[in-house]
Parts: sequence; structure tokens; C-alpha cells
Amino acid sequence: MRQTRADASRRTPTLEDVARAAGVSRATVSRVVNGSTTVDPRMRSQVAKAIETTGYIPNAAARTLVNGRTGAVALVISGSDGSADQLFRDPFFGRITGGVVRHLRSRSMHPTLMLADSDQDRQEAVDFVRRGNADGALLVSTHAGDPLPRLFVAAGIPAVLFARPAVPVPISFVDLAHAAGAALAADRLADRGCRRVVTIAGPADLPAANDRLAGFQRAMERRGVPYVEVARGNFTTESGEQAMTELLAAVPDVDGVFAANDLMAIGALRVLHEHGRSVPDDVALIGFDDSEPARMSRPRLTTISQPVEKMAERMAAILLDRLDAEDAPLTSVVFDPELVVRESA
Amino acid sequence: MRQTRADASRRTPTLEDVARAAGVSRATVSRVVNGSTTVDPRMRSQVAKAIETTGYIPNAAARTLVNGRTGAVALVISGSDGSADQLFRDPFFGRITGGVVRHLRSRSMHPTLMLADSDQDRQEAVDFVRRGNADGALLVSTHAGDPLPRLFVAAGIPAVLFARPAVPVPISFVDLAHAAGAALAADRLADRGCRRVVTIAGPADLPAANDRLAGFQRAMERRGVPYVEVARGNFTTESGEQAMTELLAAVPDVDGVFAANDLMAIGALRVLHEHGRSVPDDVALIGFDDSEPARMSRPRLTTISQPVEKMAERMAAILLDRLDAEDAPLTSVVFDPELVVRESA
DNA sequence: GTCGGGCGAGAGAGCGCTCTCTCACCTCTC
DNA sequence: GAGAGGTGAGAGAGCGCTCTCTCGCCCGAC
Repeated sequence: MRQTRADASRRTPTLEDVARAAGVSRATVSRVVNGSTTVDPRMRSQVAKAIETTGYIPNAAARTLVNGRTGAVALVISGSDGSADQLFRDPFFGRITGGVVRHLRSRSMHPTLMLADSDQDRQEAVDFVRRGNADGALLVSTHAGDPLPRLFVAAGIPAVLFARPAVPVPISFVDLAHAAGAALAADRLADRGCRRVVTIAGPADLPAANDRLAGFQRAMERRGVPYVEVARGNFTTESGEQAMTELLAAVPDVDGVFAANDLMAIGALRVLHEHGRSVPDDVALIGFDDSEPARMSRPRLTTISQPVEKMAERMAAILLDRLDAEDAPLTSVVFDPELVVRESA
Repeated sequence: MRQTRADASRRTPTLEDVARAAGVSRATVSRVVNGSTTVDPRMRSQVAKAIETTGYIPNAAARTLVNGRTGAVALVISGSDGSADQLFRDPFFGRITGGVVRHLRSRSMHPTLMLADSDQDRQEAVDFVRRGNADGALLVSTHAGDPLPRLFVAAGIPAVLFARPAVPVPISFVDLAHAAGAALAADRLADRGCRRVVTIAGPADLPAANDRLAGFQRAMERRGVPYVEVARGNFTTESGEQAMTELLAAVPDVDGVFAANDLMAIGALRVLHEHGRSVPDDVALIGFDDSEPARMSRPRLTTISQPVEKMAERMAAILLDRLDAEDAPLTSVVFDPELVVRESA
């Protein structure tokens, strides 16, 4: 016996209960709940009252079962294998999440957060949507070989990517003009008269990192600095420290540093201080992202601002459009970065 | 016509399709899918093959409709009205999210993220669960008058709170021994010989903030410093700057500062530097949280570590236990903070 | 050889909702 | 005043699954 008489009264009320209370049919209650116009005003208010008194609330599963729509989206954050743990300490993801949430809540939707840092997780993420837990997915990928975009496309799931895929995949995305941002940094350094310039690049398998590096190199070359010493980091403060240590050994008279994100710039800052270099007097330093830490460091970091929240909002908007119109075309939007001048350069 | 013959083949396969392909009944396929033991091995493999070839994947909505379980939980972050936008920039929430995700994914579950910074949002969060979108909720509340815990309890929804509720509510929670943490800071300052001590407290409507303040005052008194000047902030860097400015005016010969979180400590640090005070030589400074920024500031912040990820994991664990056993008793777990000595004190 | 017991498989009734189809009634037109 | 047209409400069939109930079959025991 699944349901005893005793708790029948405290069972969540169904459409049927409301219909009985209002003395109408289930269909009519459904019409009222869904705002159909073809219902008599008197009957409507009668039903509304019944809904009120019964405390009725529609059952999402039953609805979904009928019309195939869940009204939910998955937010999948895909790191390289095993990297998930520290992911959420990076303010970058907080900003993405914030932008996504802000856009979705205007439509009373909410993202389901999934971490995927193994093949099993990635399959799980796809299956999650295939099971009908969500109508589509927002994909944030942190490395290039990432099979995630392809998996979603192959499964025919509406999805939008944060950042251009490393290999061509027919999928919508939002991205930043990374090379242009790096050029902004290069120009700033050149304008300050820096000639012995080095850069801390991001992981080589990340298109964004490579774009920034190439954009920086090209712009410096334009400004008469043909060679720029490069060290790679992985976007953490620690890797920035290590990279700066190497660069300082390779180019002792360095006078300008461009780091591919703020965290690495802060690591570089620390090492420069430890070596008695004053920033910006001895060495000018520019980061990338305009994240919270950039505002909090001493000196405050000059950096390239990336409108992450706006990009995330747009990513969500593109997905919702796609969900509304099955045949919406692929969309890609590239945002422009800006130079934010503070104290470090 | 809801379904044309043409796309019948590309429709997602159902149990029925698998049953037909395997030449068995729907019930048998269901048994295999759900791992029932009472099924003949030969038949089992036959069904498994059919599942493989059809690409069958269970429909979550249909399952939920039958057994009333969604296998999802809501993660509700409740700020004071209108505060949501900057919420995600605070690394604190990233850490909570990370801990929750880490625990849930071990059970193949995923949190749905909801922001609630208005009465409407809060009701929406409750309704979200009531509609059967989630089985329970994890509540992170950032201010005291928050009606959210009461709303969930009143609706009979299994929920666990991060931080003790400001007013008594029969609900499980995890929390930190805030007063003990503050006492750790007080002892450290006293041990260094600080006598002119001030503190930057958090919002007066937050139990955690008051506990830290009271704990600090009591401990300082024990150490022979009966009076401590207090300024209130709201946990942002800016409010820390402002509070420190006030305190510096009130107690010009200050030699020790305890801030109720790292962000405010960093604001204080900035102001102290601007006033030519050396940290830690002139003024010793201690923060709270041991967040990323504490590690990145110059000098690195001595702080009180709060095992946020562990607390979040435990919060999730308590909720899952409750979901498994309807009548699980209320549980509250209080974690111990630790002093992390770096450079600022 | 017959009967009882147990195991494994099928039949079928829902879960709560939406949506189409049908029908009743009411108004307008000639 | 009768037929046409339109509007609003009800009946009922599913959506895809789980779970109980029933039944068939095979085995062992007497």
C-alpha cells in the first residue's frame, strides 16, 4: 500500500484535487494554471480560489513528461583530468556563474552545476541532459583537447561554449578578442618605454592562451621589440611565481612583464618584490582578466578587463534562443577587452 | 499529429522499444536497468544488448513521476536584498560550491544553483523544490533576519543550513566555532605584545560576525586588554578600508588589528600602508577565513582558517542522509578553526 | 505420477499532467 | 425562428516509467 488513508490529506494536492474543489474538470484547471485565455472569468476566479485553498503546486515531472521540456539548463565546467578541486577558487568561474545565474533568473530558470574532469564525468554530463534533466547545456572548457563540445554536438544537445573550441566544432560560442587584449598590454608597455619585455603565457593547449601570446608578440614586434622571452604557467599564482623566477634568470634587466592572467601576474609581482625590483618603477607589470585580486594587490594591477559576466549572460541568452527556436543558426559573439590602468604599469 | 513517421526512428528510444528489440516485456527491461536480481542471466545479456543497440537512456521525468524522487538538490544562496550580483565574486561562495559539488558527485548528483535576494526569489526557491525539481535544499544564508530557513522548514522540505540560524529554527546545520577562532587571533596579538588593539567586525545582524566579535573581546579581556575599539564592515574590501580609517582616527597608536574576514583585513592593510604604518612591525594584522586573497596579499595575511570545503561537504552529507532516512534526527556539526601564521602578525 | 513450492517473466494499473477532440450552448444573421 | 458560426468546458488518451499482482513453468518430494 503506497498511500495510507491517514496521510492522504497531507499528500501534495494534484490538479484533480483542485478540479474537485472548484467543481470543474482537470482540463479547466490546467487552462487556468497555464494562463489560457479561453476560460470564463468567473470560472477562472473560482479555480484560483480552489488553488489557493488547496495549496496546489504543479508537479514538474508530470509536466516534463508530457511536453518534453524541463526548463532547466546544465552548466558544465570541464577541467583537465583531476583539476576540479581547485577550480572554484578561481574567481573566474564565480564570475561566469554569476553572469549565467543573473540571466537565467530573469526567466525563472536555474543552472545545474556539473563538474567534468574525467571521461566518465563528461559522459555523465551528456547523459544528464539526455535523460531529460535539462534542455541544454552551457559549456565552460578549460583546456583544448576537451572532447566535451563534440560529445554534446554528437548527442544533438543544444549547447553553447564559453570560449572558442580549439578544434572546429559546429557549436555556438562567446569569446573574447584575446589577441587584441594582449596588444593593448603591449602598447601600454611600449608607451612606457619598456624594451626588455617578457611574458608569462598560459597553457599551450588553450586557444585563449595562445591568442594572447601571439597577439602580444605581434604587437611588440610592431613596436620595435622583435623578441619576447616566454615562460608558461597554468593560470595559478604559484605558476606565475615560478615563471617569473625563470624569466628573471633569463632576462635580468627585464623592464616589462605581461602575464596572461591576474593570478600569474600577482605571482610575478611577489617574485619581483623578493628580488628587490620595484613595480612599476623598475618593472612595469600587466595582468589579464581584471579580477578581484587585481584590485586588491599592492600595487594595484594594471590589467586587461574581460567582461566575463556579460559574456556569460550572453552565452545563456544564446542557449535560450536556441531552445525557443529549434532551428536557430549557430551564433558566435566576440567581446572586446579593455585596458584598465592602475598602478603596476 | 505530434509525431510523424519520418522522425519516429530518431525519437529517443523508450523502454518499450528496448523490450521489443529484446523480445521481452517492458517490466523485464526495467528490472535489468534497475539491477534487479530476479532475472535470468541469458535474458539479462539479451536485454543489455538491446539497450546498447537502441541507445536507450531512461527518462528522468517518467521515473520521478512514479517514485517521487528526483535525485537532485537545490543550493540556495540567500543574500540581503539586491546583493546577489557581487556575491559570486566572494571566494567564500566558490569554496562552498566546490565542497558541495565534490560530495554530491560521489553520488552522481548535482546541485541546482539558486540565488535568493528578494522575497519573491525565496518563495520561488521553496516552490522549486515543492514542484519536485529537487528532493532537498542546501541553504547558505548571509544575513540574520533571513526568513529562508523558516520557509523551508514550514514547507516540510529537507534542508541543511550553512551557519547556525540567527533565530532558533528546527533545522540541521554546520557551523564554525567562531568565538574560538577569534580567541585564537586575540591570543596571537597578545602574545606579540599588542596592547592597543582594535577590531573590524562584520554586520551586526550576522550571528557569525557577533560571535567573532564577542569571542575576540572576551579573549582580549582575559589577556588584560579590557577595551577594544570596534568598527563594523560588511565583509567587502572597501568596507574594511573605511573601518580602518575610522579606527585609525579613534586609536592613533593602534598596534594590533583583528578583522572578521580576509577581505576587510586587506582593506585595512591598504589603509595602514597609506598611513605609513608598517605591517607587522608597527601594527599586527589578523584576518579570518584563510581565503585565496590572504595568501596573495603583501605581506601575506596571518588569518584564521575555516575549513569551508569540509563544512560544505558535510552539509551535503547531512542532507543526503536525511533524504535516505526520512526520520533522521536534526544534526548540527561545529568545526574548529585554526590559526594560520603568515607575515602580517 | 501428482502435488507443492519457488523463481522468473508478463500484464496492467497508475504517477500528474497536457492537449486534442468533441460537444453543448449561446449569439448573430437572414 | 432556424441554421451557421463561434466560444468555452469536459472526456480521455497518452507521456515513459515502476511496481504489484498474477501466472507459468520447472524442480523436488512424497
